[in-house]
Amino acid sequence: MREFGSLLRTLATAMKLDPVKQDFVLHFGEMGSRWGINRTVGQIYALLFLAEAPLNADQICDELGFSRSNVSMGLKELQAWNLVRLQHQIGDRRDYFTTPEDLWEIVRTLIDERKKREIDPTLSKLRSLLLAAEESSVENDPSLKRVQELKDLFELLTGWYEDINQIPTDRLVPLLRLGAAVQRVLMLPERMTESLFGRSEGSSKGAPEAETIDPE
Amino acid sequence: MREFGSLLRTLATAMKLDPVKQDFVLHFGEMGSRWGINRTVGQIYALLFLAEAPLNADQICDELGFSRSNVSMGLKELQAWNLVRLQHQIGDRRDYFTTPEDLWEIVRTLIDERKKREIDPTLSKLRSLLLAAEESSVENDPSLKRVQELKDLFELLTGWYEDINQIPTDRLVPLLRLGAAVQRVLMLPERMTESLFGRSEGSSKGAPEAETIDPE
DNA sequence: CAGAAATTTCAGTAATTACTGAAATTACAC
DNA sequence: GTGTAATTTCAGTAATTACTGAAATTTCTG
Repeated sequence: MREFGSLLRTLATAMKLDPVKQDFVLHFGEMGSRWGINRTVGQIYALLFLAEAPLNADQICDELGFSRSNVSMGLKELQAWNLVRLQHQIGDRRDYFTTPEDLWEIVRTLIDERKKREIDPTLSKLRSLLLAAEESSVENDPSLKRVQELKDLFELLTGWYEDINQIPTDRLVPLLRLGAAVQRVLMLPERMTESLFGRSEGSSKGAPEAETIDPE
Repeated sequence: MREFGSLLRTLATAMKLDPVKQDFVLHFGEMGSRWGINRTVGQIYALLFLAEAPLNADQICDELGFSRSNVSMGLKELQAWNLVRLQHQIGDRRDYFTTPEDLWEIVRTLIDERKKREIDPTLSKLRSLLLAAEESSVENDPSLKRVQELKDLFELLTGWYEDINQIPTDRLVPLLRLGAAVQRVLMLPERMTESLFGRSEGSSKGAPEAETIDPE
Protein backbone atom coordinates (compact mmCIF):
# COMPACT_ATOMS: atom_id res chain seq x y z
CA MET A 1 0.00 0.00 0.00
CA ARG A 2 2.71 2.41 1.01
CA GLU A 3 5.17 0.81 -1.42
CA PHE A 4 3.74 2.52 -4.45
CA GLY A 5 4.17 5.99 -3.11
CA SER A 6 7.75 5.38 -2.21
CA LEU A 7 8.43 3.84 -5.61
CA LEU A 8 7.17 6.99 -7.23
CA ARG A 9 9.33 9.04 -4.95
CA THR A 10 12.34 6.98 -5.93
CA LEU A 11 11.65 7.41 -9.60
CA ALA A 12 11.32 11.13 -9.18
CA THR A 13 14.18 11.38 -6.78
CA ALA A 14 16.61 12.85 -9.24
CA MET A 15 14.25 15.70 -10.00
CA LYS A 16 14.43 18.92 -8.13
CA LEU A 17 11.17 20.01 -9.63
CA ASP A 18 8.08 21.15 -7.84
CA PRO A 19 5.22 18.64 -7.73
CA VAL A 20 3.28 19.99 -10.69
CA LYS A 21 6.25 20.00 -13.01
CA GLN A 22 7.33 16.62 -11.77
CA ASP A 23 3.95 15.09 -12.36
CA PHE A 24 3.72 16.66 -15.79
CA VAL A 25 7.16 15.44 -16.81
CA LEU A 26 6.56 11.92 -15.58
CA HIS A 27 3.24 11.79 -17.41
CA PHE A 28 4.83 12.83 -20.67
CA GLY A 29 7.46 10.19 -20.15
CA GLU A 30 4.82 7.51 -19.80
CA MET A 31 2.80 8.78 -22.73
CA GLY A 32 5.94 8.89 -24.84
CA SER A 33 5.66 5.24 -25.72
CA ARG A 34 2.15 5.76 -27.09
CA TRP A 35 3.40 8.62 -29.19
CA GLY A 36 6.20 6.74 -30.86
CA ILE A 37 8.94 8.30 -28.79
CA ASN A 38 10.51 6.87 -25.67
CA ARG A 39 10.30 7.83 -22.05
CA THR A 40 13.51 9.81 -22.07
CA VAL A 41 12.50 11.88 -25.05
CA GLY A 42 9.06 12.50 -23.63
CA GLN A 43 10.44 13.71 -20.33
CA ILE A 44 13.03 15.93 -21.94
CA TYR A 45 10.38 17.51 -24.08
CA ALA A 46 8.07 18.09 -21.16
CA LEU A 47 10.84 19.66 -19.15
CA LEU A 48 11.74 22.02 -21.96
CA PHE A 49 8.11 22.82 -22.50
CA LEU A 50 7.70 24.04 -18.95
CA ALA A 51 11.09 25.65 -18.58
CA GLU A 52 11.07 29.40 -18.38
CA ALA A 53 14.52 29.71 -19.84
CA PRO A 54 16.43 27.60 -22.36
CA LEU A 55 18.17 24.57 -20.86
CA ASN A 56 21.45 22.94 -21.75
CA ALA A 57 22.11 19.23 -21.78
CA ASP A 58 23.76 19.13 -18.38
CA GLN A 59 20.85 20.86 -16.74
CA ILE A 60 18.55 18.29 -18.28
CA CYS A 61 20.71 15.40 -17.03
CA ASP A 62 20.62 16.97 -13.66
CA GLU A 63 16.89 17.44 -13.48
CA LEU A 64 15.93 14.10 -14.95
CA GLY A 65 18.79 11.90 -13.81
CA PHE A 66 19.58 10.42 -17.22
CA SER A 67 23.05 9.85 -18.49
CA ARG A 68 24.63 12.55 -20.55
CA SER A 69 24.67 10.39 -23.67
CA ASN A 70 21.04 9.49 -23.31
CA VAL A 71 20.12 13.15 -23.14
CA SER A 72 22.24 13.84 -26.15
CA MET A 73 20.42 11.19 -28.14
CA GLY A 74 17.07 12.38 -26.89
CA LEU A 75 17.79 15.92 -27.96
CA LYS A 76 18.88 14.70 -31.35
CA GLU A 77 15.61 12.90 -31.78
CA LEU A 78 13.64 15.95 -30.74
CA GLN A 79 15.57 17.95 -33.29
CA ALA A 80 14.78 15.35 -35.93
CA TRP A 81 11.13 15.92 -35.07
CA ASN A 82 11.60 19.69 -35.27
CA LEU A 83 10.10 19.92 -31.84
CA VAL A 84 12.94 21.76 -30.24
CA ARG A 85 14.97 24.86 -31.02
CA LEU A 86 18.70 25.21 -30.53
CA GLN A 87 19.99 28.51 -29.15
CA HIS A 88 23.18 29.97 -27.80
CA GLN A 89 23.83 32.34 -24.95
CA ILE A 90 26.49 34.99 -25.27
CA GLY A 91 29.79 33.89 -23.79
CA ASP A 92 28.65 30.28 -23.37
CA ARG A 93 29.63 27.55 -25.78
CA ARG A 94 26.98 25.09 -24.69
CA ASP A 95 23.85 24.37 -26.67
CA TYR A 96 20.62 25.54 -25.13
CA PHE A 97 17.23 24.21 -26.07
CA THR A 98 13.69 25.48 -25.99
CA THR A 99 10.27 24.61 -27.34
CA PRO A 100 8.43 27.20 -29.43
CA GLU A 101 6.40 29.72 -27.47
CA ASP A 102 3.45 29.35 -29.80
CA LEU A 103 1.52 26.16 -29.10
CA TRP A 104 -0.05 26.21 -32.51
CA GLU A 105 3.34 25.99 -34.09
CA ILE A 106 3.96 22.90 -31.98
CA VAL A 107 0.69 21.33 -33.04
CA ARG A 108 1.48 21.97 -36.67
CA THR A 109 4.94 20.43 -36.54
CA LEU A 110 3.62 17.49 -34.62
CA ILE A 111 0.98 16.78 -37.24
CA ASP A 112 3.37 17.42 -40.11
CA GLU A 113 5.95 15.06 -38.74
CA ARG A 114 3.50 12.32 -37.96
CA LYS A 115 2.01 12.65 -41.40
CA LYS A 116 5.48 12.37 -42.88
CA ARG A 117 6.23 9.23 -40.92
CA GLU A 118 2.87 7.50 -40.76
CA ILE A 119 0.89 8.54 -43.80
CA ASP A 120 3.13 9.55 -46.66
CA PRO A 121 5.07 6.29 -46.96
CA THR A 122 1.85 4.34 -47.16
CA LEU A 123 0.36 6.65 -49.74
CA SER A 124 3.45 6.21 -51.93
CA LYS A 125 3.24 2.49 -51.49
CA LEU A 126 -0.41 2.43 -52.49
CA ARG A 127 0.32 4.50 -55.56
CA SER A 128 3.18 2.33 -56.68
CA LEU A 129 1.20 -0.83 -56.08
CA LEU A 130 -1.62 0.43 -58.26
CA LEU A 131 0.78 1.60 -60.92
CA ALA A 132 2.52 -1.76 -61.02
CA ALA A 133 -0.77 -3.61 -61.15
CA GLU A 134 -1.92 -1.43 -63.99
CA GLU A 135 1.19 -2.15 -66.04
CA SER A 136 1.05 -5.89 -65.56
CA SER A 137 -2.62 -5.61 -66.48
CA VAL A 138 -3.87 -7.33 -63.35
CA GLU A 139 -7.10 -5.40 -63.52
CA ASN A 140 -10.43 -6.26 -61.94
CA ASP A 141 -8.99 -8.09 -58.97
CA PRO A 142 -11.36 -7.24 -56.10
CA SER A 143 -8.50 -6.59 -53.70
CA LEU A 144 -7.12 -4.07 -56.18
CA LYS A 145 -10.39 -2.21 -55.98
CA ARG A 146 -9.94 -2.08 -52.24
CA VAL A 147 -6.43 -0.70 -52.57
CA GLN A 148 -7.70 1.91 -55.00
CA GLU A 149 -10.43 2.91 -52.61
CA LEU A 150 -7.92 3.26 -49.81
CA LYS A 151 -5.61 5.35 -51.94
CA ASP A 152 -8.48 7.68 -52.85
CA LEU A 153 -9.34 8.10 -49.22
CA PHE A 154 -5.75 8.86 -48.29
CA GLU A 155 -5.61 11.44 -51.05
CA LEU A 156 -8.80 13.09 -49.97
CA LEU A 157 -7.62 13.32 -46.39
CA THR A 158 -4.09 14.48 -47.09
CA GLY A 159 -5.39 16.94 -49.66
CA TRP A 160 -7.79 18.36 -47.12
CA TYR A 161 -5.04 18.60 -44.55
CA GLU A 162 -2.60 20.35 -46.85
CA ASP A 163 -5.33 22.77 -47.72
CA ILE A 164 -6.32 23.51 -44.15
CA ASN A 165 -2.72 23.78 -43.11
CA GLN A 166 -2.36 26.84 -45.34
CA ILE A 167 -4.78 28.78 -43.21
CA PRO A 168 -2.98 31.05 -40.76
CA THR A 169 -3.65 30.39 -37.11
CA ASP A 170 -5.72 33.48 -36.48
CA ARG A 171 -8.14 32.34 -39.17
CA LEU A 172 -8.01 28.72 -38.18
CA VAL A 173 -8.96 29.14 -34.54
CA PRO A 174 -12.39 30.68 -35.24
CA LEU A 175 -13.01 27.92 -37.75
CA LEU A 176 -12.32 25.32 -35.12
CA ARG A 177 -14.60 27.14 -32.71
CA LEU A 178 -17.30 26.92 -35.33
CA GLY A 179 -17.00 23.17 -35.25
CA ALA A 180 -19.82 21.27 -36.84
CA ALA A 181 -21.70 24.46 -37.56
CA VAL A 182 -19.62 24.64 -40.72
CA GLN A 183 -21.92 22.00 -42.01
CA ARG A 184 -24.73 24.52 -42.22
CA VAL A 185 -22.94 26.28 -45.01
CA LEU A 186 -23.75 23.32 -47.17
CA MET A 187 -27.40 23.84 -46.43
CA LEU A 188 -27.38 27.44 -47.55
CA PRO A 189 -29.16 28.34 -50.79
CA GLU A 190 -27.80 26.33 -53.73
CA ARG A 191 -26.12 29.24 -55.50
CA MET A 192 -23.87 30.01 -52.64
CA THR A 193 -22.66 26.53 -51.82
CA GLU A 194 -22.09 25.86 -55.47
CA SER A 195 -19.92 28.86 -55.87
CA LEU A 196 -17.89 27.74 -52.91
CA PHE A 197 -17.53 24.27 -54.30
CA GLY A 198 -16.61 25.54 -57.69
CA ARG A 199 -13.89 27.78 -56.44
CA SER A 200 -12.40 25.16 -54.18
CA GLU A 201 -11.89 22.60 -56.92
CA GLY A 202 -8.46 23.98 -57.61
CA SER A 203 -7.09 24.01 -54.09
CA SER A 204 -8.26 20.64 -52.84
CA LYS A 205 -6.69 18.41 -55.43
CA GLY A 206 -7.47 14.76 -55.97
CA ALA A 207 -11.22 14.60 -55.56
CA PRO A 208 -11.47 11.12 -57.08
CA GLU A 209 -14.58 9.65 -58.57
CA ALA A 210 -17.14 11.83 -56.84
CA GLU A 211 -19.37 9.92 -54.49
CA THR A 212 -22.95 10.91 -55.05
CA ILE A 213 -24.25 12.87 -52.12
CA ASP A 214 -27.94 12.81 -51.49
CA PRO A 215 -28.86 15.25 -48.74
CA GLU A 216 -31.67 13.40 -47.01
CA MET B 1 23.48 -8.41 -54.63
CA ARG B 2 21.18 -11.30 -55.29
CA GLU B 3 21.01 -12.00 -51.55
CA PHE B 4 18.44 -9.35 -50.84
CA GLY B 5 15.90 -10.65 -53.30
CA SER B 6 16.16 -14.12 -51.94
CA LEU B 7 15.84 -12.85 -48.41
CA LEU B 8 12.61 -11.16 -49.33
CA ARG B 9 11.42 -14.32 -50.94
CA THR B 10 12.23 -16.24 -47.79
CA LEU B 11 10.36 -13.80 -45.61
CA ALA B 12 7.37 -13.99 -47.84
CA THR B 13 7.70 -17.67 -48.40
CA ALA B 14 4.89 -18.64 -46.14
CA MET B 15 2.49 -16.49 -48.08
CA LYS B 16 0.53 -17.87 -50.91
CA LEU B 17 -0.54 -14.41 -51.89
CA ASP B 18 -0.18 -12.73 -55.22
CA PRO B 19 2.52 -10.05 -55.43
CA VAL B 20 0.25 -7.06 -54.84
CA LYS B 21 -1.33 -8.49 -51.73
CA GLN B 22 2.01 -9.68 -50.50
CA ASP B 23 3.61 -6.29 -50.92
CA PHE B 24 0.66 -4.59 -49.27
CA VAL B 25 0.68 -6.94 -46.31
CA LEU B 26 4.42 -6.64 -45.78
CA HIS B 27 4.20 -2.88 -45.95
CA PHE B 28 1.50 -2.75 -43.31
CA GLY B 29 3.62 -5.00 -41.16
CA GLU B 30 6.53 -2.61 -41.36
CA MET B 31 4.37 0.44 -40.78
CA GLY B 32 2.79 -1.29 -37.81
CA SER B 33 5.57 -0.21 -35.50
CA ARG B 34 5.03 3.42 -36.41
CA TRP B 35 1.36 3.10 -35.66
CA GLY B 36 1.78 1.67 -32.21
CA ILE B 37 0.93 -1.88 -33.18
CA ASN B 38 3.40 -4.60 -34.01
CA ARG B 39 4.33 -6.29 -37.25
CA THR B 40 2.07 -9.28 -36.67
CA VAL B 41 -0.96 -7.16 -35.98
CA GLY B 42 -0.28 -4.95 -38.98
CA GLN B 43 0.01 -7.89 -41.31
CA ILE B 44 -3.09 -9.58 -39.98
CA TYR B 45 -5.06 -6.42 -40.45
CA ALA B 46 -3.80 -5.90 -43.97
CA LEU B 47 -4.66 -9.46 -44.88
CA LEU B 48 -8.17 -9.11 -43.55
CA PHE B 49 -8.56 -5.79 -45.27
CA LEU B 50 -7.88 -7.31 -48.66
CA ALA B 51 -9.62 -10.60 -48.11
CA GLU B 52 -12.78 -11.09 -50.10
CA ALA B 53 -14.28 -13.39 -47.53
CA PRO B 54 -13.94 -13.59 -43.75
CA LEU B 55 -10.89 -15.51 -42.55
CA ASN B 56 -10.41 -17.73 -39.54
CA ALA B 57 -7.31 -17.87 -37.39
CA ASP B 58 -5.90 -20.96 -39.06
CA GLN B 59 -6.16 -19.43 -42.48
CA ILE B 60 -4.28 -16.40 -41.19
CA CYS B 61 -1.53 -18.57 -39.68
CA ASP B 62 -1.29 -20.32 -42.97
CA GLU B 63 -1.01 -17.23 -45.09
CA LEU B 64 1.34 -15.31 -42.85
CA GLY B 65 3.34 -18.10 -41.26
CA PHE B 66 2.86 -16.96 -37.66
CA SER B 67 2.21 -19.28 -34.78
CA ARG B 68 -1.35 -19.95 -33.82
CA SER B 69 -0.97 -18.22 -30.47
CA ASN B 70 0.57 -15.16 -32.02
CA VAL B 71 -2.36 -14.84 -34.37
CA SER B 72 -4.74 -15.29 -31.49
CA MET B 73 -3.09 -12.43 -29.62
CA GLY B 74 -2.99 -10.28 -32.71
CA LEU B 75 -6.68 -10.76 -33.30
CA LYS B 76 -7.41 -9.91 -29.70
CA GLU B 77 -5.53 -6.68 -30.07
CA LEU B 78 -7.36 -5.83 -33.25
CA GLN B 79 -10.61 -6.46 -31.44
CA ALA B 80 -9.48 -4.20 -28.61
CA TRP B 81 -8.99 -1.53 -31.26
CA ASN B 82 -12.44 -2.25 -32.71
CA LEU B 83 -10.77 -2.64 -36.05
CA VAL B 84 -12.05 -6.08 -36.79
CA ARG B 85 -15.43 -7.79 -36.77
CA LEU B 86 -16.10 -11.29 -35.54
CA GLN B 87 -18.49 -13.44 -37.54
CA HIS B 88 -19.65 -17.01 -37.72
CA GLN B 89 -20.43 -19.25 -40.63
CA ILE B 90 -23.32 -21.68 -40.45
CA GLY B 91 -22.19 -25.12 -39.37
CA ASP B 92 -18.69 -23.97 -38.47
CA ARG B 93 -17.61 -23.30 -34.90
CA ARG B 94 -14.56 -21.32 -35.77
CA ASP B 95 -14.36 -17.54 -35.47
CA TYR B 96 -14.13 -15.65 -38.72
CA PHE B 97 -12.87 -12.10 -39.00
CA THR B 98 -13.38 -9.20 -41.35
CA THR B 99 -12.72 -5.50 -41.57
CA PRO B 100 -15.67 -3.17 -42.17
CA GLU B 101 -16.60 -2.63 -45.80
CA ASP B 102 -16.92 1.10 -45.31
CA LEU B 103 -13.53 2.76 -45.17
CA TRP B 104 -14.94 5.80 -43.42
CA GLU B 105 -16.02 3.65 -40.57
CA ILE B 106 -12.45 2.42 -40.32
CA VAL B 107 -11.06 5.94 -40.30
CA ARG B 108 -13.46 6.95 -37.59
CA THR B 109 -12.62 4.05 -35.30
CA LEU B 110 -8.94 4.59 -35.90
CA ILE B 111 -9.16 8.22 -34.88
CA ASP B 112 -11.46 7.47 -31.95
CA GLU B 113 -9.16 4.84 -30.60
CA ARG B 114 -6.03 6.86 -30.99
CA LYS B 115 -7.70 9.80 -29.33
CA LYS B 116 -8.72 7.55 -26.48
CA ARG B 117 -5.17 6.28 -26.02
CA GLU B 118 -3.08 9.30 -26.89
CA ILE B 119 -5.10 12.39 -26.09
CA ASP B 120 -7.69 11.72 -23.44
CA PRO B 121 -5.30 10.53 -20.70
CA THR B 122 -3.21 13.63 -21.12
CA LEU B 123 -6.20 15.93 -21.07
CA SER B 124 -7.34 14.37 -17.77
CA LYS B 125 -3.89 14.75 -16.39
CA LEU B 126 -3.74 18.40 -17.36
CA ARG B 127 -7.10 19.04 -15.76
CA SER B 128 -6.19 17.35 -12.52
CA LEU B 129 -2.86 19.11 -12.36
CA LEU B 130 -4.53 22.47 -12.70
CA LEU B 131 -7.16 21.57 -10.19
CA ALA B 132 -4.58 20.46 -7.65
CA ALA B 133 -2.51 23.58 -8.20
CA GLU B 134 -5.57 25.72 -7.71
CA GLU B 135 -6.40 24.10 -4.40
CA SER B 136 -2.92 24.39 -3.00
CA SER B 137 -3.03 27.99 -4.21
CA VAL B 138 0.15 27.74 -6.24
CA GLU B 139 -1.11 30.40 -8.61
CA ASN B 140 0.92 32.62 -10.91
CA ASP B 141 3.70 30.12 -11.50
CA PRO B 142 4.68 30.69 -15.16
CA SER B 143 4.80 26.95 -15.90
CA LEU B 144 1.23 26.70 -14.66
CA LYS B 145 0.25 29.25 -17.26
CA ARG B 146 1.82 27.02 -19.85
CA VAL B 147 -0.09 23.99 -18.62
CA GLN B 148 -3.29 25.99 -18.69
CA GLU B 149 -2.60 27.09 -22.25
CA LEU B 150 -1.97 23.51 -23.27
CA LYS B 151 -5.16 22.32 -21.64
CA ASP B 152 -7.15 25.00 -23.45
CA LEU B 153 -5.66 23.93 -26.74
CA PHE B 154 -6.47 20.29 -26.09
CA GLU B 155 -10.02 21.23 -25.24
CA LEU B 156 -10.44 23.29 -28.35
CA LEU B 157 -9.13 20.50 -30.55
CA THR B 158 -11.03 17.66 -28.93
CA GLY B 159 -14.16 19.78 -28.85
CA TRP B 160 -13.83 20.46 -32.55
CA TYR B 161 -13.24 16.80 -33.24
CA GLU B 162 -16.22 15.62 -31.23
CA ASP B 163 -18.32 18.14 -33.06
CA ILE B 164 -17.11 17.18 -36.51
CA ASN B 165 -17.43 13.52 -35.73
CA GLN B 166 -21.19 13.99 -35.40
CA ILE B 167 -21.48 14.82 -39.07
CA PRO B 168 -22.57 11.81 -41.12
CA THR B 169 -20.17 10.69 -43.79
CA ASP B 170 -22.22 11.85 -46.73
CA ARG B 171 -22.12 15.37 -45.34
CA LEU B 172 -18.54 15.19 -44.24
CA VAL B 173 -17.03 14.19 -47.57
CA PRO B 174 -18.17 17.33 -49.42
CA LEU B 175 -16.87 19.40 -46.53
CA LEU B 176 -13.46 17.80 -46.87
CA ARG B 177 -13.54 18.41 -50.59
CA LEU B 178 -14.18 22.04 -49.83
CA GLY B 179 -10.94 22.17 -47.94
CA ALA B 180 -9.60 25.60 -47.18
CA ALA B 181 -12.44 27.22 -49.07
CA VAL B 182 -14.41 26.91 -45.86
CA GLN B 183 -12.38 29.83 -44.70
CA ARG B 184 -14.24 32.11 -47.09
CA VAL B 185 -17.35 31.70 -45.05
CA LEU B 186 -15.67 33.73 -42.39
CA MET B 187 -15.21 36.50 -44.90
CA LEU B 188 -18.86 36.62 -45.84
CA PRO B 189 -20.88 39.67 -44.76
CA GLU B 190 -20.75 40.16 -41.00
CA ARG B 191 -24.36 39.31 -40.31
CA MET B 192 -24.05 35.85 -41.68
CA THR B 193 -20.85 34.75 -40.02
CA GLU B 194 -22.06 36.15 -36.78
CA SER B 195 -25.23 34.14 -36.90
CA LEU B 196 -23.18 31.05 -37.58
CA PHE B 197 -20.85 31.79 -34.72
CA GLY B 198 -23.70 32.54 -32.42
CA ARG B 199 -25.46 29.29 -33.07
CA SER B 200 -22.31 27.21 -32.76
CA GLU B 201 -21.45 28.45 -29.29
CA GLY B 202 -23.47 25.66 -27.80
CA SER B 203 -22.05 22.75 -29.75
CA SER B 204 -18.35 23.51 -29.58
CA LYS B 205 -17.91 23.65 -25.85
CA GLY B 206 -14.96 25.02 -23.99
CA ALA B 207 -14.02 28.08 -26.01
CA PRO B 208 -11.67 29.33 -23.31
CA GLU B 209 -10.62 32.94 -22.93
CA ALA B 210 -11.26 34.08 -26.48
CA GLU B 211 -8.10 34.98 -28.31
CA THR B 212 -8.53 38.28 -30.02
CA ILE B 213 -8.58 37.78 -33.74
CA ASP B 214 -7.58 40.69 -35.87
CA PRO B 215 -8.25 39.89 -39.54
CA GLU B 216 -5.42 41.78 -41.22
C1' DC C 1 -21.95 -35.75 -19.42
C1' DA C 2 -17.76 -37.43 -22.45
C1' DG C 3 -15.15 -36.15 -26.25
C1' DA C 4 -13.43 -33.19 -29.74
C1' DA C 5 -12.54 -28.82 -31.83
C1' DA C 6 -11.29 -24.13 -31.18
C1' DT C 7 -9.29 -20.63 -28.61
C1' DT C 8 -6.59 -18.66 -24.89
C1' DT C 9 -3.08 -18.48 -21.45
C1' DC C 10 1.43 -18.58 -20.06
C1' DA C 11 6.24 -19.62 -19.11
C1' DG C 12 10.27 -19.57 -21.63
C1' DT C 13 13.02 -17.59 -25.34
C1' DA C 14 14.13 -14.57 -29.16
C1' DA C 15 14.39 -10.05 -30.95
C1' DT C 16 14.24 -5.32 -30.40
C1' DT C 17 14.82 -1.10 -28.20
C1' DA C 18 16.62 1.84 -24.50
C1' DC C 19 20.37 3.26 -21.80
C1' DT C 20 25.13 3.73 -20.03
C1' DG C 21 30.14 4.88 -19.59
C1' DA C 22 34.22 5.25 -21.96
C1' DA C 23 36.45 6.82 -25.91
C1' DA C 24 36.38 9.69 -30.01
C1' DT C 25 35.24 13.82 -32.19
C1' DT C 26 34.21 18.58 -32.65
C1' DA C 27 34.50 23.48 -31.53
C1' DC C 28 36.50 26.90 -29.60
C1' DA C 29 40.15 29.82 -26.58
C1' DC C 30 44.53 31.00 -26.07
C1' DG D 1 49.19 24.89 -33.34
C1' DT D 2 47.94 22.99 -27.75
C1' DG D 3 44.62 22.49 -24.40
C1' DT D 4 39.99 22.30 -22.74
C1' DA D 5 35.05 22.20 -22.71
C1' DA D 6 31.11 20.32 -25.08
C1' DT D 7 29.01 16.98 -27.74
C1' DT D 8 28.63 12.62 -30.16
C1' DT D 9 29.52 7.90 -31.14
C1' DC D 10 29.54 3.32 -30.02
C1' DA D 11 30.13 -1.22 -27.94
C1' DG D 12 28.26 -3.49 -24.23
C1' DT D 13 24.37 -4.29 -21.15
C1' DA D 14 19.76 -3.73 -19.27
C1' DA D 15 14.96 -3.56 -20.03
C1' DT D 16 11.14 -4.19 -22.84
C1' DT D 17 8.43 -6.23 -26.21
C1' DA D 18 7.34 -9.91 -29.53
C1' DC D 19 6.79 -14.64 -30.42
C1' DT D 20 6.46 -19.70 -29.69
C1' DG D 21 4.84 -24.37 -28.18
C1' DA D 22 2.74 -26.78 -24.69
C1' DA D 23 -0.83 -26.95 -21.48
C1' DA D 24 -5.25 -25.20 -19.83
C1' DT D 25 -9.65 -23.49 -20.80
C1' DT D 26 -13.75 -22.75 -23.28
C1' DT D 27 -17.33 -24.10 -26.52
C1' DC D 28 -19.85 -26.91 -28.90
C1' DT D 29 -21.64 -31.96 -30.37
C1' DG D 30 -23.87 -36.02 -29.74
